[in-house]
Amino acid sequence: MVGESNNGSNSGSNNGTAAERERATADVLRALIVISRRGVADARIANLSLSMTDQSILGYIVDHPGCRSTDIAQAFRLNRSTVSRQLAGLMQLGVVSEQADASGRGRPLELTDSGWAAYDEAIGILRGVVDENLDDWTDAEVARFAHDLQRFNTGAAGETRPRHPLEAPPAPLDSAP
Amino acid sequence: MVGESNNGSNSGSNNGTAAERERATADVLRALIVISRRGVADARIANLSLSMTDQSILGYIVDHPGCRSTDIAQAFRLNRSTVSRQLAGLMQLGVVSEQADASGRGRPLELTDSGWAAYDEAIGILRGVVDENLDDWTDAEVARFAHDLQRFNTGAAGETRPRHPLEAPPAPLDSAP
DNA sequence: GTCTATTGTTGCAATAAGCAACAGGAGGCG
DNA sequence: CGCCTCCTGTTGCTTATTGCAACAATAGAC
Repeated sequence: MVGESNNGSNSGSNNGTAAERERATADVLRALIVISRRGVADARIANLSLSMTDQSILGYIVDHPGCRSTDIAQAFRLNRSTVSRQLAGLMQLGVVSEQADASGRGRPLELTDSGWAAYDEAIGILRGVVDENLDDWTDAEVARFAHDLQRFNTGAAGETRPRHPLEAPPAPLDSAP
Repeated sequence: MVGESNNGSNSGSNNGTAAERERATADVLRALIVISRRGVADARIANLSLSMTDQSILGYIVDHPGCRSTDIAQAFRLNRSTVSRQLAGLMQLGVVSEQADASGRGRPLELTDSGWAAYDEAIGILRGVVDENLDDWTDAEVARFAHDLQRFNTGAAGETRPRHPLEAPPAPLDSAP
């Protein structure tokens, strides 16, 4: 059940054996698993008072200001109750607050100043890890890597699956950045 | 506190403004966070009876046959008690077993046949997700992406931090030293 | 103005994870 | 050879995370 998924568009022209692509895709998966697993571990040291889920919620609010609790739950495939509880904790902690101008259905969320501080702190630590791993990369290589990663993340996902964590705008409207 | 970390080695030559690299690195981090967060969500559907930690443990044993409980704990920054309990569950489940020839300090671990089956099943599901996102990539692009990811993962990590999750062989590999 | 669907919250249960204390054995040293 | 120390794994207790189900409150539809 692995993947004859090159049904899509192109499949290159240079060296592309099917087996080659197969192997490369498997390598991509393995690398992504490492990244994911390492992210969980790194999140533990990034901010001692904020769990990984907390940090993810903060990140989601940063990327989607005014989002509601349900949006977060859908994005991370979490139960609404889980998000509700975590949000309650975060609001009590003073890092998240509800926007005053609540017009639509739910309660729009936003980060407080200390929320931004906590977010920046966590990001800073993770930045250190990333910087370390990109140490001997050229600027062009880093740029290309960033481009590939973004392309991968915005790829086909969001169709089959409910929605991504961060980065995908809630409303498909205007014009993707 | 973000990062003037191009202290390292090279910094390319073509277009490399410091700000450019700064932005690209930030993009890399954002993308990696998305991947990590999405990995947690995907792990929930990859194998219903195995938690993300369980799957990680299986993956680690796959990559490090004969590893011991402590190795896993260090790799994932988990408490030994956590790993011990999870391993007990996995052994009772019949997916992990202890190798008979225990010579050294701890008890070497290995996967059983059903352990491999469970691992393959989880990998297969994740493969589907990856395939979907790589759908419109050329073979060459996939290969390049895989290469970059592996380079990133094997980068500088493993020096500052205790050890990685998967992929890093316990003995420092071939060429490096 | 009522009715339905969405949104958020709480009770209960299961799992995951950490800390501390402890048992058992490997290796080192006299 | 015998003792001592450190490593490895396990268990008791506690806390945190997550899900399911039931419930309250409200926005939007009719």
